[in-house]
Amino acid sequence: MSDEKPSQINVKLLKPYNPKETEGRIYKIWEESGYFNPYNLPERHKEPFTIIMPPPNANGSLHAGHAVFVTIEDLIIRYKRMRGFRALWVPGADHAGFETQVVYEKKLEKEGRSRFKMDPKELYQEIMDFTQSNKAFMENQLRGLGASCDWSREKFTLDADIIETVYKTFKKLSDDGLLYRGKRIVNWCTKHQTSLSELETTAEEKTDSLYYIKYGPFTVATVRPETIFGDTAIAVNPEDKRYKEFIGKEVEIDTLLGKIKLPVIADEYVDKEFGTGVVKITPAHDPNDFAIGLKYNLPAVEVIDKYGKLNEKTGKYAGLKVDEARKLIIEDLEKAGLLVKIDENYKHSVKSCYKCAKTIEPKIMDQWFVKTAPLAEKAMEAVSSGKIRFVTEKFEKIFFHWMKNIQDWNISRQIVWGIPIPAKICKKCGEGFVDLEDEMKKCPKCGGEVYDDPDTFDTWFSSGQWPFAVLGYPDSNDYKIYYPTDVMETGSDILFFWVARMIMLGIYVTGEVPFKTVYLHGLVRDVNRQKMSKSKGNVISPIEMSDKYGTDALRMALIVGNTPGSDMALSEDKIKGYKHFANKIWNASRFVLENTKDFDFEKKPEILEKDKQLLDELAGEIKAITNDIENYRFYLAAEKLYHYFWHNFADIIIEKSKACLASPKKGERESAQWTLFEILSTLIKTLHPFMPFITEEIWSILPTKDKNLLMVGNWPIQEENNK
RNA sequence: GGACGGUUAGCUCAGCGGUAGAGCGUUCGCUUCACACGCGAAAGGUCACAGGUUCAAUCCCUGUAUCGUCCACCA
Repeated sequence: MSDEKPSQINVKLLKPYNPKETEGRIYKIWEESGYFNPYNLPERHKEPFTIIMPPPNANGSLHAGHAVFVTIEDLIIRYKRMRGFRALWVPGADHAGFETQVVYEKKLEKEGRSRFKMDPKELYQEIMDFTQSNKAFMENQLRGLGASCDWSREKFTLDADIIETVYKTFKKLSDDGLLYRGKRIVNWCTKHQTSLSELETTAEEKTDSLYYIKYGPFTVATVRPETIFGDTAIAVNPEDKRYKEFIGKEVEIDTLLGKIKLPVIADEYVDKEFGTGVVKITPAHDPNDFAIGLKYNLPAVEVIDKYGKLNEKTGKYAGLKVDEARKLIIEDLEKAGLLVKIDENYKHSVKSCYKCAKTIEPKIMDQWFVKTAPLAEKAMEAVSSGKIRFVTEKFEKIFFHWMKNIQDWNISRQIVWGIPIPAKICKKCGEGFVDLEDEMKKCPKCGGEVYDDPDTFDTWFSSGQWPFAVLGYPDSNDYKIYYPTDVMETGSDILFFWVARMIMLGIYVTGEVPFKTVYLHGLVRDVNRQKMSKSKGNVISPIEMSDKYGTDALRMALIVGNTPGSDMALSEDKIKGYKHFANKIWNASRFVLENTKDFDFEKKPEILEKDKQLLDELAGEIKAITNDIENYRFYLAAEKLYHYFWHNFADIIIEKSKACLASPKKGERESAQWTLFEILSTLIKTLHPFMPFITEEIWSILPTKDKNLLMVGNWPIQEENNK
């Protein structure tokens, strides 16, 4: 042995495993092999298997959440590829309308600039440049995490063909009567100057003062005295004996701006027990009051402008911000003897913008809405019939709960960064019309002059069409072969934002479900279960971690202990632990290779009974692991592999083999050599979807007959296939 | 206000109708010829609480407590 020249194999193995040197080189080999593209896969890969990547926002660096989805999806894709599927994983990048605009606005603020002082076209171009450079950056980070996705099919949410698909859907909704434009009360953010969907607002518990104000013959309780100038009615409960005599009459009221007359209406909506049982109705500034206003045909008088300031209808209060006005009005009411009492500990929930936490100002605006109820019905049907399955059933319940209570979807946003809404608005009658060809000159209704709708689509309206849009619906081969896709894997936090919308729009447009299985992962938290955030300084950067410990170690840390749908805790120590595992794999491989140098792999020796037993055990283990993967229990599969490799193979099997390898009996030695090699190569294969880099590297050194890349190697067993 | 989920070793979490498991951490001992990114050993849990079903419950049922998440128009 000693006088033998060390082969090339051994030179490589003499050095400790170096992920930094290895990973870039291996990824390049994969990419150049062309196997990321299913059309280049060897003959045996027939049945298609598809995952559409949730396109990361092209507005920053990848965070731990991205690393989770890359790891899980890459694991599934690599596993299916090894099983002989024509595996396709389509990458993408999201322009992420509002999200990106918020990020960019912060950047502008730092530079002392403001989007409101910029030409929209210039702003758009700047954000486009910003997004494009981030996109390239982000793509490289995905490569670093080992993503075996087909870059040749990469899509951006602002690609021309995507926009075309989105426009066609918009038109179809309009043709089918599922789209309407109307004055509705919307969630308005006074900072970002845009309306937001229900999902983009968060309800926060606040303690405010509840003011009891003398209001004609009544006393009303309100937290928003500043909206008093927009009141157009007073409401009581029809059963309330106290106020029966007033119902249907007009009452005269002394206000800070003089006497006014308001009708008194009766509606079930009013709770007799709350406050005084009398409600002032402000249709223009409260969603409930707006509904009442529609029901009783009340005028809506706007008194607050889009900046959250009182307008000219409020006399001396005009120009004041809501908070300032409220203070002053209360003072004045007190002076005028109209303030009855103040309940200072009134707890209620207030909607705020999910990005800036500013209180939402409900506001009446003309917006495009999608009627969601008919779409939701079909979506629920698909789930209850089992065409779509959620991994962990609990999400099914959550999904149904939301779907049953779904509200119409406001898809207009007043921001420049997004897909422009292809519609014309009439200057005269205010009506809106879908106009894909951009040829409408006159209002079809009143003949008035029309102008382009200045708004853009809610990002989720376009990304809700992502699965069929990226595959080139309706005519492309890809669409025909790879749609419906197999698995949608994404964060549970966007179940409603994205998954539910994809199901609704996917079924609506294509008539088929967009994916068969939904796998939702939880949030990555720090070791103290705190949300990671830049301000807390507890962010674990996947890029940094992969640099320090290797991508394989990071991936294992992200899989073990990560049960579907629950948040997971990630710590640097955990990642470090799996770097040790990578090292163990490397050293065990070294041991096996060094001890089989003289072995002739062409001749299978007779296997001794004790070794047969080991191989049987291995087969059982692989079967269990395969079963776990098929059932989306990746956390268990990874743990079993870790445990078996380290504590069975390395600690026991290798240790015991040492005596056999030193045995003078040729038969005993050869049986041990063959067995060790068989176990190692099987484990390397099985580990590949979890730890692709180190396994591919070791595979390239192993003297196996199969000289192809491990990424297209055969999975060790063929049964247990549930697809 | 409603819905959903959790409560198992110091920490993160598995598990399952038949007298408790893993990883990390801790303690002790090892320069053992693949590996100190290692090896060997050990300590540590009335499986939240109270009832019920059962020959048998951590596991099933009911209730309580507690934590968390999501949804929700009582001014």
